Amino acid sequence: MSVNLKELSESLGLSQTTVSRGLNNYSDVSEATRKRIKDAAKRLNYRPNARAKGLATGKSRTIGHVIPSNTQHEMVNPIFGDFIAGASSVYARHGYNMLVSRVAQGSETEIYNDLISSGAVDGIVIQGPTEKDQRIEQLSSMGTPFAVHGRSSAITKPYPWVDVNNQRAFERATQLLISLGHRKIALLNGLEHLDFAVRRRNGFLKALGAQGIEADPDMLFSEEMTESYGYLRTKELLDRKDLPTAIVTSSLITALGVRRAIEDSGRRMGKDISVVTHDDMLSYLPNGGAEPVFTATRSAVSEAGERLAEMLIAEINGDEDQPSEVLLEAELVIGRSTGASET
Amino acid sequence: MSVNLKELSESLGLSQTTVSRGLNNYSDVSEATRKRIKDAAKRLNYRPNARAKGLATGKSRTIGHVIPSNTQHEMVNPIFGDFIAGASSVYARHGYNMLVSRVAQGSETEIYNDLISSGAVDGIVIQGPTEKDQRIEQLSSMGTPFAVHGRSSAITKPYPWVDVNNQRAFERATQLLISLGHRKIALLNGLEHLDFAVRRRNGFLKALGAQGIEADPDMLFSEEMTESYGYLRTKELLDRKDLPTAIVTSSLITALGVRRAIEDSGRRMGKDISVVTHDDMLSYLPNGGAEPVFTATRSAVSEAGERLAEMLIAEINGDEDQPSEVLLEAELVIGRSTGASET
DNA sequence: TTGAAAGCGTTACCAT
DNA sequence: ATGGTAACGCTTTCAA
Repeated sequence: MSVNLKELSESLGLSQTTVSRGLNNYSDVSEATRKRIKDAAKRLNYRPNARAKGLATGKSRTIGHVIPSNTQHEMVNPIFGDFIAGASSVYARHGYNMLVSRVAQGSETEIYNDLISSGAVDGIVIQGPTEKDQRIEQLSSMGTPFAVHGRSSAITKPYPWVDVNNQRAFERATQLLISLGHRKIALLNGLEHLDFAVRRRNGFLKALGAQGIEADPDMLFSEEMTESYGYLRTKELLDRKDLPTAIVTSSLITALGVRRAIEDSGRRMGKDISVVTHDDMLSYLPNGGAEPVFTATRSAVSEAGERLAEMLIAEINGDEDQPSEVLLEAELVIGRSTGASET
Repeated sequence: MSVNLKELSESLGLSQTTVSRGLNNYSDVSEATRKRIKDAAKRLNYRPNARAKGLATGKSRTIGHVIPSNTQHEMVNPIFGDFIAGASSVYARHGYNMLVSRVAQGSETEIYNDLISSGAVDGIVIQGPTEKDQRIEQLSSMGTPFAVHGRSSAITKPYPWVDVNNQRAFERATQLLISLGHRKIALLNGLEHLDFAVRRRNGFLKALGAQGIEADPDMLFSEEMTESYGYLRTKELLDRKDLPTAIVTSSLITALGVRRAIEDSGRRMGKDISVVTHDDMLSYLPNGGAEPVFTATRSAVSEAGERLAEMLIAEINGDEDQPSEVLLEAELVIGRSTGASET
């Protein structure tokens, strides 16, 4: 079904050396023979053995991604697929493969060591960094090329990252609610040991502070962003005497739970209570007084994946003049959507 | 940072052979030396080089997954992440890695050839099979271990698969609507060259047929399951004189578009019009006359990933007495959900 | 129970 | 411009 280098070179009456150089576009092989070689390779369905090549070159042409496994057994963060897809298309273009591992939270250190020491990967993508993420320091000290999706605020040494401007996104979402007259606003945030959640919270508080509104500590929540989280906390909020008029929430999934709770209570979302979510993926904007508006925006996440992949490959290849920090602005979709969301 | 076999064996005063056998639990090495070897390996952070090991054994201990890249630039199917996560945890347990490639639709044949011929993977997972999927025949004839997420109805030769009972799921969803008195029901199905969409359609039609209800061809749609698909088709349906009283739809994302269109029209979902979606991931059941109910069920998709991974690994290792066909029943959540969805 | 050496399929160095 | 040979790090015969 497929030949190896030895068989290919024998069939051509050339040495393995020459054939290898022909295939890899070395300058010191004549055009004529190169063509012969490439033609034969195609004809015989020659595919270089990836492992042998890796052994010889010391490179795997593979990038490792590690899925953060969440503690609840609910859905995996849906942005994961988009991010992977974006990164993967860039890898394909550069001849890289993507290796995905899933690991229980806590034993991450070990798997990075594994992947790198075994030579399985040339570089690593870190997802879901905490405020002061050990992995960044670990990989830095190991000298392994890596890049981070997100940032780790407490780490001062420079490192490559791609992030969405989460603070600004939540600031704008909150500003919107304030401009609609809301003063009692609840925040259903993600787990605040994760860096992005801290930034979102800061944006929320900044918007309130700018208008001299005091945040009510009893209206700030921080949990894993599941659907039931949105449901249960909202239910609880709506049972209070002093209930909020608006809720800012941290993910589509959670927002769906919020909506369910509001409807269960006999209220109408966007009328009795306003909800805004503005994460990497979606803007969900049922605004005060008006009908609810739901708008799916084209995913910024896959762009983040692409940018990160480009960056990491550049780093692996020692390309110096590449940006190593990229901040993407999340698009805020305001108002009623009238047609398809492609526009 | 990490040693290789040569260095490890030298530090022990043993041959590479003995050390290798000790590490791999061969019976012909004494317990005492095995312990010495393993201790030293741990102490020196020895990790066998994956590529060298692969070269020597002829196996990569890696499974290939190929992401079907959708034609629209909207969100990647959110079940993808869960499926990957489930499979990946099984791989980890068995010492396998997962290689993910993304490829444009159409050039799949080539990438399978690539992955296999280059020895990058020991087995392959096929996602999103069509009614008569070439890839199944291709891999069968190449003799490569593979397993399919979903089925390919038109292929008669046996092959290993894991699938959700899509026909039954849609049959039950439709039955539910009929039992609530609905007679004019629209179907927003996925692309019907994909096998699962055909099965869903069959289930829908079967439920109607059983009650002697004739399906209106003008109410059957088949497109890529995006949010805007749900929005645009629903908008169009609602503009008709003879509009449906209920809609069955094929994915959460599409259902969100449906909801948006209903709300945009000033109608209320679950009151003026009922909507049911019942895919692998979610049941979404705003039923006729009652308040809308949204319930996220724990993902069956990650279980599918696990089962498929187990199956494929068994196949690779030649374990005969394993089931090679698994049909999972999608859980239908009916009625009002009162609490968290973990239950 | 242990060790020497060949072999896996490439690339890279050094000749010619 | 082409070829011979060592080297990559491991497993696996075959001997001892």
